[in-house]
Amino acid sequence: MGGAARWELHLCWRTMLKLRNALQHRLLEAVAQALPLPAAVDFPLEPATKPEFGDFQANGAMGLAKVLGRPPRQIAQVVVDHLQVDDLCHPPQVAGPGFINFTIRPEVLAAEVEERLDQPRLGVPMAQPQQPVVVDFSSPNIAKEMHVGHLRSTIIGDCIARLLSFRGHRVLRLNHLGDWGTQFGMLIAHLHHVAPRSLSGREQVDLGDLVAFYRQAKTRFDEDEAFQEHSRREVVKLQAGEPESLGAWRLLCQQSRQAFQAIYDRLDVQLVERGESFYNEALPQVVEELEKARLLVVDDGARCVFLQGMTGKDGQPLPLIVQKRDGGYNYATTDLAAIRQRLASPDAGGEGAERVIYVTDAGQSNHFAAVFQVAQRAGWVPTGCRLQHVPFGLVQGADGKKLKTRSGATIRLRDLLDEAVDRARHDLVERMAQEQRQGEEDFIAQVAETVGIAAVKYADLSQNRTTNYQFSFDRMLALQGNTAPYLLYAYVRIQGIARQGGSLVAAASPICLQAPQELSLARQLLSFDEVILEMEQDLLPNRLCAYLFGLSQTFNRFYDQLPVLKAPDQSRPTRLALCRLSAETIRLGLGLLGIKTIDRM
RNA sequence: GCUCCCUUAGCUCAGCGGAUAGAGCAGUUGCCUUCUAAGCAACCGGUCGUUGGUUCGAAUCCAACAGGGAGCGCCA
Repeated sequence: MGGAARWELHLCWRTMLKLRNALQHRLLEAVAQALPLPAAVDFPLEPATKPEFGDFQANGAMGLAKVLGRPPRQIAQVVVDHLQVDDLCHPPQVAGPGFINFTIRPEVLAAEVEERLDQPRLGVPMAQPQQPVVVDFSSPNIAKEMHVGHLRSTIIGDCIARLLSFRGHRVLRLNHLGDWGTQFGMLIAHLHHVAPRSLSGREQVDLGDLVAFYRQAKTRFDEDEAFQEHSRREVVKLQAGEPESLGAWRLLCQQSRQAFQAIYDRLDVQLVERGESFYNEALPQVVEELEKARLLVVDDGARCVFLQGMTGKDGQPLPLIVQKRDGGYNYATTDLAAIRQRLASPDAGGEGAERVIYVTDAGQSNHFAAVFQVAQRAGWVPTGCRLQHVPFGLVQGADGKKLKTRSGATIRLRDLLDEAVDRARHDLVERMAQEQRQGEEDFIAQVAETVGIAAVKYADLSQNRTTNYQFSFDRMLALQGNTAPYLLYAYVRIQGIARQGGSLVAAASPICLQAPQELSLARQLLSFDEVILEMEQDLLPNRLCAYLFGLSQTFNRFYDQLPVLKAPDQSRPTRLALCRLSAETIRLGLGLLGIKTIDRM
């Protein structure tokens, strides 16, 4: 068997739906029998591109036409003649230029649905092998406000971490906080002026709006030369580890930490704090090791590694600077130290990760390519380990330009979330008044919070992460159409049926799929496992969003057009089962996106 | 100047080498006496930036060009 074909087959075994697997094997057997081919040839089976083509399609005949010197439809027909799939599907059809279409028998679909009803993983296998993975995401800067730009890293990173955990990997979620650097000199100097007693630790202070504090310090720094000098002295003192400076630094970090944590709690995002300062002591060693590996070059006073295959303006190789002319280290050094620590074995004080994922904006791809290359050349990346930058597009304003912190027009994450919840609340209250429903304040608050946060998360995750993102308040907070509330609503409808009918668990009665709405819902439900594995392959959460939206659409149609509780006796158990599996699938899928479900809304 | 990304319906975007390119929003029109209408059904809407190439088959892969964005030695 050829290498490509074997790889394809291996992939199928690992990742494809059980039925697809079975069919793929029968198909390959039939091909081997039907066609005079020297070696086994790839003849892949893929999900049908449209419902009218059935469940699966095989397109291999067209590619073989030239090799065999026969018309593709004839080839397809010979393969079909050798196929034995009666137990799984209707007789395969040759269509168009030479497609073979497969339609699974309703009884087979029904049996699959029944089986999945009792599986907490809904058919998704555990990964093999399971790996220790670090996901590095969120990473805001101390003394700065989290804004919409941080949302993408936080939400996408959290989603990827949830997915990999669900697949069985051991995931360490690290928050690479910007908690070190020259800006602290300025902040500490400013603290001296504003709250001198806090420095000695004799007084607890609340700095209130840290962002305003940062801005004041910055303004003063830009205007006042004496203050600049003071700031520089503070940097030196901090780096020398003077207790007073360290105390001030801790105070600033603590204040920021509280503000960040409030957001993470609200977003239900778990992170282990591991700021840049964590790597301070390892920095000299990074440079030393690079020296030993003979990678280090001193250029214009700076110590750097010249990169292979990356050139600058003058066509000369670009350097990655790891120690500045003044002896200070920079973020590249920190990133290298982090890579070493994460990939090192636990015995050596490392994390023992085999895969490290960085969720940052696409603008940093050059930087990561450089850092990864240097780590590789320094021999810090053991065989089988993988460093991966998972980039996302920029958040742009309506003008198509990057939303920048300093432009002043940035939207604070806190405000965005507040606004989202306010809108959800307003919408809910209005709706309840219209429908003359009574609701407790607790209910309203809880629904508004869940719906608002869900809308924000879904708006971000449903977009392909690699493309730039035109930020729009109204679009992000919309409650109609392809939005989180739409998916939540489908779920709520099912819970309504459960409440009304007592339970979704029907008396033991065979599932029998008849109505087209039942069949298409069953088909959609059964493809969940494939979608999850697809999403893992590319780390694209929008694939899962698209699936869940499609599933919800199919469910809403089913709900709209067929009665469940008032269905005829022979249909009710089937419809209840479909409702149950729909609810489970939506709940699990939304859970992987980091979105909570509610029972009423 | 160099490198990377993007260009698909009026708007915002999906689209994994396969058949007649899909959603949502906006617009037009129907549907609540029935499990929640945050819904359903229907209509309208396309030179997939341009030109070549590879392929049985290209929105998808390759090249060039045009337009937009980002990055490019001591910030992160």
